[in-house]
Amino acid sequence: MARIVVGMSGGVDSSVAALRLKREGHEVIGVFMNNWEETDESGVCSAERDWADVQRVCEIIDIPYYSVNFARAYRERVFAYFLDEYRRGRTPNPDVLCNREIKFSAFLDFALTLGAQKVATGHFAGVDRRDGRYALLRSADENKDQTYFLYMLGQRALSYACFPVGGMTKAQIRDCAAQAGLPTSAKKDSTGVCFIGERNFKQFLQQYLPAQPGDMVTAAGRVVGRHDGLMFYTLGQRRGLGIGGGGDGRRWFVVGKDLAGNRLIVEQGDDSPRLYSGWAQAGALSWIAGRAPVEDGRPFECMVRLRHRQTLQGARITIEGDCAHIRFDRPQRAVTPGQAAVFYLGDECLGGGAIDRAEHDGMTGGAQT
RNA sequence: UGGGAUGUAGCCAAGCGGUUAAGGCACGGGACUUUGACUCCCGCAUUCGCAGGUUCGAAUCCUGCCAUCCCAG
Repeated sequence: MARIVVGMSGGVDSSVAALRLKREGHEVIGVFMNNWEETDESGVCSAERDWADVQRVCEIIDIPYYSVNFARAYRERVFAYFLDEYRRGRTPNPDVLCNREIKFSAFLDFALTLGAQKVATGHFAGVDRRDGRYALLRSADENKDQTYFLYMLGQRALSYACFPVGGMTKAQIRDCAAQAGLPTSAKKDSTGVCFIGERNFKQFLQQYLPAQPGDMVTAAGRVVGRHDGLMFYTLGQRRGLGIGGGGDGRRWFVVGKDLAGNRLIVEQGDDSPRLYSGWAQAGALSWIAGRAPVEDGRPFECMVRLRHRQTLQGARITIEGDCAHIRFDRPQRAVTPGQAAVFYLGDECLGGGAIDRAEHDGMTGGAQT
């Protein structure tokens, strides 16, 4: 029996999380976060729909509910960083920060003021106590695991965290919701940047950053087209380049950015060597345990993931201060500065860092730290 | 304005008298997905530079015109 505040998004996962806790006999309080006050291109404010769903679900489960607004914190602690990274030509992952700064910081603190002993979310992940510390574990539904987005959490956050649906499969969650008659049982999974939602990314970014068109060139320097602004592209990207025909007729991919020259580097063929990296360096390391798993300079083998849902990749890591040097067992495609490299050992997520550079990353002119 | 070559969708590019005008890239839509991407699926020329002609039938043959490229001047 504990007082538990559940972060409810209006989706099935968090609905079922709340339902399960209630059934276990806890004193459950549902809280909806509205952290982005803006309508999308079609003029729809999906947050209103989601809040309505949260209310309906809570009525059915019979728990009290509240709505809180962390829009300012989100802007200052997540979105500012997001724009900053794009200005540097990098490709940030705002959701990782959102979890640390909003859901497991601002929101957690708010829950504590409500007298909560625990804070729950609908994340696909697990928490366990191991060797006197809290461990972040991969979810039972291997295909939905969201630990990639949670690697920045620390011991304090995990000591309060609880993921009621982390041991379930997506199908089980929907079944559970349907049987309980929850209106969110068949609701489509949400995608896009957390709290901001799915939208035309280019148009969205354009509202905040000035675009500066320039040349699109091959690694050899041949001009093959024009780009609308370097921030609109990311390494490994194919669509939106607008260049077709010519050359050997294969697809074109972004393989680098020349920040100083405002040129986008592109190459043809998905097997271009410039698209693959044998190693990468990650900085701003964050460990779930609060400290690195091994001492500096001593290499260790573990698994790594460079993007959400990627199959775990074998790697050898060497840590030196706040920098991890990662050597992949197999070359990795489109290793992108700004994105997260997250480390795993067995079923445990150890932590991770932000990729600063990688072999063949093609980033020049100020993108590197 | 002498000679040669070429003109097929936004870009490459098959097709060389018989019919639904290959394929790839780009683009559009969808699936997948709590980042950005990748990937996958579907769609995408009633029409072959233009105008005539030959033929039962032409993008495919003939004539003229237009355009572009190359070599000569």
